[in-house]
Amino acid sequence: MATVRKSTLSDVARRAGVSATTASYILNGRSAQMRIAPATQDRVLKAAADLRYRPNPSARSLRTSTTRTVGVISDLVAGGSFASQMLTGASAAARMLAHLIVIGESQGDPQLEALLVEEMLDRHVDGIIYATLATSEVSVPRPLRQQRVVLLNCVDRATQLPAVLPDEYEGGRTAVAELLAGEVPGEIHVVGEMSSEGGSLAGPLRLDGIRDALREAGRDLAGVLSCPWDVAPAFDVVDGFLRDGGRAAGLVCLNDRVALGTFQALAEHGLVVPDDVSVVSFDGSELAGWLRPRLTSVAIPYADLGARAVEMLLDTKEQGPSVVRVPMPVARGTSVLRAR
Amino acid sequence: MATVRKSTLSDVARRAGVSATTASYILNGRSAQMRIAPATQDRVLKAAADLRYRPNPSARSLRTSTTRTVGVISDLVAGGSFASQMLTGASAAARMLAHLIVIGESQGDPQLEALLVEEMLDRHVDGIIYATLATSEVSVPRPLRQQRVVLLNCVDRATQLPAVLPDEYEGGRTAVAELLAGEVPGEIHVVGEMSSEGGSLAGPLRLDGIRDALREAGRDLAGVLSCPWDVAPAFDVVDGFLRDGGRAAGLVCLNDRVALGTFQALAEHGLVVPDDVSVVSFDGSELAGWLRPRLTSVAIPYADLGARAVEMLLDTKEQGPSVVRVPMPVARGTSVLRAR
DNA sequence: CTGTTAGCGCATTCAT
DNA sequence: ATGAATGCGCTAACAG
Repeated sequence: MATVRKSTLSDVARRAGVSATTASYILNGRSAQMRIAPATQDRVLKAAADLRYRPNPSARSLRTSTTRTVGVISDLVAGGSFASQMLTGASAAARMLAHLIVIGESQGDPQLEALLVEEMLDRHVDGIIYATLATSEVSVPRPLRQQRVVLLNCVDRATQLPAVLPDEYEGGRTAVAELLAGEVPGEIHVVGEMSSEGGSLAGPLRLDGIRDALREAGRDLAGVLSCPWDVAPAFDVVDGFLRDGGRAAGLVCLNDRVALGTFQALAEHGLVVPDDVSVVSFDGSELAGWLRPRLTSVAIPYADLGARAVEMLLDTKEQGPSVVRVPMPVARGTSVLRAR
Repeated sequence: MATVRKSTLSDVARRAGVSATTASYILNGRSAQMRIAPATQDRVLKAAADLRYRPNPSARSLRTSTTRTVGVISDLVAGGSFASQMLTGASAAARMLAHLIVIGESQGDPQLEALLVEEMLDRHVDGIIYATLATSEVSVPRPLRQQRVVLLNCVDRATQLPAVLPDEYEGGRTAVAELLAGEVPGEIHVVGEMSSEGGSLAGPLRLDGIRDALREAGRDLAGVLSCPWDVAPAFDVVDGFLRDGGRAAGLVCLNDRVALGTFQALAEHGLVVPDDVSVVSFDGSELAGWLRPRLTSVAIPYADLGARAVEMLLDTKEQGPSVVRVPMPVARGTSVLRAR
């Protein structure tokens, strides 16, 4: 705990034989517009280096009421690598801009959320990223609306706040492109439901992309095996479909958990991926890489989303309300039958 | 951005007709030891409420050189719900103690790590949690050693810093208990290697627990199918084992990914879990819940680890170097053949 | 019991 | 081109 006494600005100034003012100007890169003598400048810089001078952030904040921190408030309940990846991206971007990230998890509790917002505002964070696990429509807490805010993975129709989201529509098209790059000599179905339960916006957009891309390729969507986006429901619906004599050459699963359930059902019926059925999916989670065969999945670019959000938030060019769509890259596996 | 002008301590004092000092004492709950008149107290409290007074953290920090923030530095590369859960726990605990969490990911890069430490120290965080993804032995960066630090999921032999870790040995025993609570009429093998590759300390401890518990039950460990802790290697080793005529009634997988590979190999050989083979595992990841049948897994209590670490860090009772072992709960599935 | 006074470290306006 | 003076909002000796 015996921290070495930190040297202050005036220590530096004294050592360089100048006033604190001058030192401050120089250390803040304002020497140019202040037209300070190069010699003075060097002396100050040297003194600062010798003393290992580090400005005191609290003092600076008190003066400037800016803290070089950005708050991230998210609803994400534990689990899923969402938080991890998103924070990785945000954290890296923040570092580049000399900021630190402070986090707050609302656990989906509006009251807790309000508290966290309050607390961050008290601490004068320079901006807040409001993130949700599932792409959804939200209503941001009142006090946030007056602040510098960027929504991540969600939109708020009412307030038109800037937001950054995955490009789900293009993602849908990408999934189809992956499928049709292979051999799919039969019907193509989607697995997963569209009902924007939980307010998810992703489903309909992905489906639009899928439909359009299919149509443009002169194919069409044979049907949708509707089920909640999870393993067991997907198993059930695909199992039922096959049991009823259903048959498909290509399956587009709306997320990787659905794909896992689908794999399980296909296996149960002795169907082999990709020889009998080609499968593509969305999420690009670790799971996709674990399956046998490895699953081709259109990934949610969490890290990119986090990074873009921070950049937008800190970008001083006061851009008005704007929605940025981040491309969804493909994590390519071997779950699509190769052409020829 | 039109933030309402925040009221200050002296605003409150003026409104209550007292000096800033008195207001400060009262607002900081020191009215008792200062023996301030109850009437005065009420007036001040009321004034503060009326004005929606919120202390300015920067000013307070400048004065007290304490920031009510704790830094979390971790090596975790994106992915895995480790970060997510750990931060959830840490964040919740921090909230209880009126602190906020600031994060820094070193991505395993020592240089970046040093920068992050530096930056957090500059900002006067009240303490730092140094976390690693894999339970391992580390060497904490020099500047940290003088600080208030708690290691999470790792130990540093050299410095004897306080640490919080999962109780891997008891976890091993728990895994066996789960297995033997069922019917396991044949050999029991472990799947996964012990080599502390990546410096992981978990393997040997789990194995010790497994061995001891087995011995006490009058059984013994038939062998270890050694492989890196991942899906494909596990598939390969179990597949090879079965192909060579190997046979087991119980398998203890050293993590859930190994268990997945094991499931895949068993399925390939027409073996059914749990009828033919009972499987238990470690990690308690989401994956365990997704498998069919659901996997019984001894969970790593990430959230608890995070919470305990924060509590230890902020606990003023200056406890010396100490290592806390957190119990590993069971996420019970149906991968063990039920007795009778 | 309460008020006066004095900084914490820094950025900045205004002189020079 | 540089310095003196001031105050950000708060806490804490030290008076009374």
